[in-house]
Amino acid sequence: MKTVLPGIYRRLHGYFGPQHWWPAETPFEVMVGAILTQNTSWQNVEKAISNLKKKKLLSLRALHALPLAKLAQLIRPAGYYNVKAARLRAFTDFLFSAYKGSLSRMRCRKTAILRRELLSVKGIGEETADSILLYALEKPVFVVDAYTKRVLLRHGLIRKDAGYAETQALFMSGLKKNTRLFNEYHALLVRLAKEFCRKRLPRCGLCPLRDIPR
DNA sequence: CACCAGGCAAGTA
DNA sequence: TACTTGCATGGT
Repeated sequence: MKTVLPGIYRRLHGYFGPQHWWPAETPFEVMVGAILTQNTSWQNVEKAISNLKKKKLLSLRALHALPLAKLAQLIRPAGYYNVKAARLRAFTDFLFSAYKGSLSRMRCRKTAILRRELLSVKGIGEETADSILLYALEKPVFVVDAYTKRVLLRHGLIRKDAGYAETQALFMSGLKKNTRLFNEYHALLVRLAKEFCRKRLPRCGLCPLRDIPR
């Protein structure tokens, strides 16, 4: 089954250029950001990340040692701060119990195993798990989010009730399993969707990708 | 003022 | 299995 996905990618990349995702200094920062950004604007996440950085707490060990109530207050701007503090704690617990706190050890495991392990952590669902796999661990896994579905739905490539796995399979089977490609493609879809909600793109040669519904 | 943002888990039927 | 609800801040 021939897909239009490679063509769409070329047009997006040609028009917008590289997006330089994920915006973070370390893989661990990516993981923290992935949890903090759940149903929350990235702008608010940046404030929370900034609070942690100011106090030099954005490392696995420091974050794990931080009392839960303190953590919750620091990440307040990201919203759902009590829930997310518990989720971050569950995640660092997992990193220590499963990998002795070593991301290098973690990176050695097979992707399918890692994904199952991540999904077993309270507070990590499919999108968060895949964001961690792709953007922190550089595994070739396609991340599906609300933006991805919105764009695909608008262009008739999925149905309204398409599930996560179904949507992801479109990309995973229609493209080479390349980390760099999946990284850029997801970021470009987000860029396209955002561009539409804000400025309203002029005619730009992206005709099938012109008009994203709200 | 209402609505939204790079979800997820727990509860209900 | 398939809904529904709670979680919460800051920007538009």
